[in-house]
Amino acid sequence: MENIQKISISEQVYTQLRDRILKKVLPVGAELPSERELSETLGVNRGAVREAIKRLQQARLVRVRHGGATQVENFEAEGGLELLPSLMVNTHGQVNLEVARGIVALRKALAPVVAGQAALQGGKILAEQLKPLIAEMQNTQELPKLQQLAFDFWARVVQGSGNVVFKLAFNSMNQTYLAAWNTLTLVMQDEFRDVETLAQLAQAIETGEHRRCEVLARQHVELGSRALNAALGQH
Amino acid sequence: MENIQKISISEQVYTQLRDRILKKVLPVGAELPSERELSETLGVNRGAVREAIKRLQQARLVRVRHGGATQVENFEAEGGLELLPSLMVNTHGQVNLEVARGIVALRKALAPVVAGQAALQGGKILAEQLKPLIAEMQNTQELPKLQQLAFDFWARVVQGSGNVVFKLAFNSMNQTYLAAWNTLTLVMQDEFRDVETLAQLAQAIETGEHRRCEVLARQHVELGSRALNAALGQH
DNA sequence: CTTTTTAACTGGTATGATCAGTTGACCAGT
DNA sequence: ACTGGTCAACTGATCATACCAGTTAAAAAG
Repeated sequence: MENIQKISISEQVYTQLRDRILKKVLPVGAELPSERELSETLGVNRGAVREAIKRLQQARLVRVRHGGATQVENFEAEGGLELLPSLMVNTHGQVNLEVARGIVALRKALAPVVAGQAALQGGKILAEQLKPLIAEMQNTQELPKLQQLAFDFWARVVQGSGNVVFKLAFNSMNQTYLAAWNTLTLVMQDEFRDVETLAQLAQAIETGEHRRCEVLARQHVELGSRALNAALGQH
Repeated sequence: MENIQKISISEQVYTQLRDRILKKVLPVGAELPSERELSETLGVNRGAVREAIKRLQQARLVRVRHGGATQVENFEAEGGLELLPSLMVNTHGQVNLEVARGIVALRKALAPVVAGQAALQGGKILAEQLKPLIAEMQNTQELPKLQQLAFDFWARVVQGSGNVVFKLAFNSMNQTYLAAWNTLTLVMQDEFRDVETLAQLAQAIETGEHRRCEVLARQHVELGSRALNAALGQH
């Protein structure tokens, strides 16, 4: 059973234009061909082109002006975190090292704060949700399963922090993670196997020791950061 | 001179649907009316409705299935940071306290790391760009101008950190800031007037003392955090 | 009662026309 | 030589109307 799924026309147009912009084939300031021209060149309906361009516009990759030409924007100066997934891997499925390192740094910065907030906001209720996950981790040696459980663990912690901003930032990062999920299984195994620290973290969340949570989270995430940076070859 | 600008139909449709979802008038799992029905109800062309829905889809606010009904997604579990601006202020222009606090926390977590990275990556070249800004700050007492300069300062620091992820995260946060820019002028004045710390920060960036940068950044941003939290009434 | 068929939905794509801003060439008047 | 207006040829925005392609649930068949 192959999970075949048709990719809509406008989706294809969007992807193609987006990648051309991100790869700077279409440099900042460049003018896109007119909608009529694009639709003719690509052999698709103009509506499809418009829908694709609407999405580019929403992602701040282009600037559309009624009557004038559509221009490529400087996404590094305008774009938001939602661009990460498409920046993370190129069309050949290769990981962008710069972006990967960036994510690691972001993760490292946020994990302690999120854990600390979770201790203050989530408390025992959150800890109760974490315990079964910890128990399951302690009973498995399978790396992919550990990875999934660790993911679930953090998803709940972020949820428990009660901070919408953290949730959204977490989602943005996850979208990016997913693109390289399988690659990370091996690379970050040091972190995934460090169930002990997560167990202590869950404990600290239960007792509301937010300082300790910060320390533990930092310590735990540091494992993955080091492994990833080593794999990426730097620092 | 008023900057009049026409809001396009599809934009209006998008805004209206988006706000209804964010305000949970359309709860998670609810089905949107069909495109044909929406276009008739709103008295607009179906193409405009489709363009609006494409954007909702891109923002992960709805899930579209060919042949089936379009459903409202759980944006807190799926949406990215790009949703912040629309969450920050409601239709009446009132600031959402929960989101505001969240941003403050995110800012507090990231500023030190960004500053540290900037010291390592940006070095003297970055410091040279910061000096004129500092000089200008020291020569003005006008709060709005100080706010703008502080903004520019951080924009350059983030740029100088050389981390795309930080840049994008910064952009996402800024989009949100802009929505409440004028409100923040007074509230965060303690931070804006603290030119001294920024001057020291620029100095530390020049000499590459990344640890010191982290401390200074934390210290500086803390002023705004405290002020904002005081204004929002908590902790 | 279960399975199959079918009709009435849903979104996706296509044509082709018209409205509405932008741009630059051209031309008068200064 | 410059200013300002006119106009034609772009651009995107919106519209109406088909038809294609999946989904769904009710009707028909077994």
